[in-house]
This record gives sequence, C-alpha cells and structure tokens, in this order.
Amino acid sequence: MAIKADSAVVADQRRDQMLAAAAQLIAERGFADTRISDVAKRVGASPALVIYYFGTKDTLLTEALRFSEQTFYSMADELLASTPALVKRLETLVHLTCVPQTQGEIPGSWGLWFDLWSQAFRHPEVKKDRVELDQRWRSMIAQVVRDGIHHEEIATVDAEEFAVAFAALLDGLSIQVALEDPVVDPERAYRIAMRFAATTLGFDWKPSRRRSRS
Amino acid sequence: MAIKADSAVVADQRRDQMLAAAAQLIAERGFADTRISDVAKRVGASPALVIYYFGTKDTLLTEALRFSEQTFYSMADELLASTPALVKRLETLVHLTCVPQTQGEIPGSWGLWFDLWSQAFRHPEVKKDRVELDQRWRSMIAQVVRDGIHHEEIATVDAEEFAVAFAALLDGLSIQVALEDPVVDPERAYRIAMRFAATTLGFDWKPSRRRSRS
DNA sequence: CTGGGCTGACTGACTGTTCAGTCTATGAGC
DNA sequence: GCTCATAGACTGAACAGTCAGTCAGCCCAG
Repeated sequence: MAIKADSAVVADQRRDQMLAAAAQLIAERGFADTRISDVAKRVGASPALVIYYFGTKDTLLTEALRFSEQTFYSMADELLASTPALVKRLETLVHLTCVPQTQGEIPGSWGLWFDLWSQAFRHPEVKKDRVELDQRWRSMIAQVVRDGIHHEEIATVDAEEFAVAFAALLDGLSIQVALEDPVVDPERAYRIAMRFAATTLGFDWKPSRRRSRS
Repeated sequence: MAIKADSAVVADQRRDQMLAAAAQLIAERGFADTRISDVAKRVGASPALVIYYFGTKDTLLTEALRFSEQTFYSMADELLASTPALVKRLETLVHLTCVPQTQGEIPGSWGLWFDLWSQAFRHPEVKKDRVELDQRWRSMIAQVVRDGIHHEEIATVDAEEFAVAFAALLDGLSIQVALEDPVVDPERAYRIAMRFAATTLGFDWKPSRRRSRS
C-alpha cells in the first residue's frame, strides 16, 4: 500500500480539477450564480459526477473558496522565499494584492474575495477558516518585517501591529482597484501602500519610474 | 399640482418601505438568498405587489443596495455637521465604520457592503454608482481635514491623498471587525485608524480609556 | 364608473439531487 | 490464459422543490 491505487490518484485529480473549475467560475460569475452543471461542463463530466465527489453543491463551492485562498497564499510564500530584501519583499506583497492580473493564477480572482467575505460573514465554518488564513497572511507580513529588523535594514518596530494595519490597508486598496475606482488606480494604490510602509517602518522609498500603461 | 396626489404619496411610502425591508433582508441573509416573497411578507403585502412596484427582483435589490448606502452616508453627514472639532470628527467616522451596531441603522449592515462590492464587481451599473458614493465618502473625509487645516488644528497636508488612504484603511479594518477576527477587535481597529490619522496629519492622540465591553 | 392599488392562483423555467444501471479495469480462481 | 465477479467511476433520465413573474379580476376612492 505504499503506492496509491490508480483509481485514487484519478479521483484526486478529478477533485482538484473540479475545485479549480469551481473557483474560476465563482470568480467569473459569482458564488450564487455558479451552477454545478457549469462546473461539470468545464471538466467534461456530468453534473451527477460532481455530486458524486462532493455530495453537495455547497460543499463544492465552499471547498473551492478555501482552495483558491490557499493557492494564493502559497504563491505569496514562494515569491517571498525567492526575494531576500525587505523593501523588495514588501513591493511583492503590494503588487500581489493591488495590481491586476499579476500572472498565471485565477483570472478575476478579486471577485472571489468578495464572495469569500460574504460567505464568511454568514457561515461560521467559512468564518473560522478565513480567520486562520488571514492570520497566516499577517504572519507572513510580520515575518518579513522581523527579517528586516534582524538584517538591520530597519530599526526595531512592533511587527505584529504593523502587520495588522498593513494587511487592512492592502485589503482596502485592493477593493478600490478591483472595482476600478478611477481615483484609486493600481499605481496610486501601490504608492500609498509603500509610502505607509516606509513611514511606519522607517525606510526610504520613492516610486520607481514604472512606465504608466498605454 | 402643487401637492402630490394621495395615491402617489402612499405609493412612495410603499416603495421606501419595501426598499428598507429589502436592505434589511439583504444584510441578514445576503443578496442571493433574499426572496421577493420575504420582502413582501415583511411589509405585509403580496409578492405580486413588490413586482408591481419594481418590475423585477433585480431592480428591487439593486435599488435597495443604493438606498442603504445613501442612508449610511446621510447619517455620516449629519453626525459630522453636529461635530466641530477635527479629532472628534475623525473619531466619529472611525466609530461609524469599525464599531458594531452604532445604533438605530440597519443591523448587520456590514454584510451589505460585501454584497455591494460583489455586485459592483460584476455589474457595471452598480459599479458606477458605488464609485460615486465612495467619492462622496472620500470628499467628506477630505473636507474634515481641510476644515481642520483652516481652523489651524493641524498644519497643511494633502487632504485628498489622506482621504484615499484613510478610506481604504477603514474599509480594510471594518472587514476584519465584521468578520470577527479575534486579532482585530473593534477597539484595536479603532486605535489603529486613529493612530494612522494622528501620525499622518500630525496631531496628538491617545486612546481614551473607554470601558471595554462587559 | 373608472383607475389604480392590490391579490390569489397559476405557470414555466430552472436546477440540485437521486437512482438505477452502464462501462471498465482489476484480480482471484481455475 | 481465460472467465467471471466485484468495485468504483460515471451517466441519463427523472424527480421535486423553489421562485420570479403573469394575469384576470377584486375593491374602493373619487
């Protein structure tokens, strides 16, 4: 039994396939307008099979939410791992949250956050999960700061407190960007976030001259 | 024709009644789980009447969203009008967004924001409205700051820029509070927001010893 | 008697879920 | 190597519940 039975492997692939499809669909149409038949169509199977795997529409969608959230944080983890310098790391985080379509990942994934919040607000199970994931996010930020302190890039500050504030600011900014508020374009959101970090943590930062888009 | 016909008055009352009921229901159960029969029941009418007034479920819910948003901003306007001092005014705004159940108003109205964002993300009509309302919110903040400068409570700063950042921070904090993140309780959110304002605008502020709840 | 607020009863469409059964791969027994 | 039983992935078709929206007509003020 060292090796999983083939069937189990296939089953796992199917599950993930369905979760990914569901996440994508939620992002596109919204939680409430995602039908299991859509998911089925996208993975080339019958609606019955989706139920076969998840038992319930609600289970599928809820797990899909979790799935995409975890995917996001894993990506953030990786990016941080390959970036040593404090400021670059912060820039990465800001970029990840406030600039559209970073790459690969789920397109329109912002829509997903809105639905996640909405679900979390009303369903304790989802709420609990979200709290945990968000704690992970804040811990990542705090760790970045602590590393910066340790490497003497900045002076000592309360990393946790910064993480809470910074995370909130990023959430708020990403909302404006996601909803295409003309007053808060990605560039400006980026600047605001980085300036906040620079002021609070005490490092120099000025907007690098990125070409503004066409 | 100086006076509206009685029937028209009744009709208007009915409309508002329905909008209020719809807003409340959306806050409670969520946009997607609000049935027109629920709204009808709450105003003591038949579902058919609701359709009679709004033509479509979607119209009703969308207008309800707008309705409650406007109600919120009007309340903020009033509160500001009766508060002269800069710091008190900022405290009012923070309180309004980050502390649960301020009073009266729609209970659980946070859930409403999530749905509003979700709808705005996918429906251009709603998106446009939201942008406008949010601009109004930022203008309010900026005006508070400008008043403060004018009354020499603080030195000159870029009021618009502050407004954008502060509004985003408040949004982000209110999410955490709404979702009952144990790490970000209302008190802490309040402190973070006010400290940010104090630092950025350059005034002294320390948390007044409010009794923590029971 | 007219018009508009209002309703009960209905319908048509949609869709999550069930179920009986098909198909395929695997593996034991001969 | 062949057969046959078994299990599990998978499906088509039907079911059942839910609702938005329609419609013919009631009721009542003016």
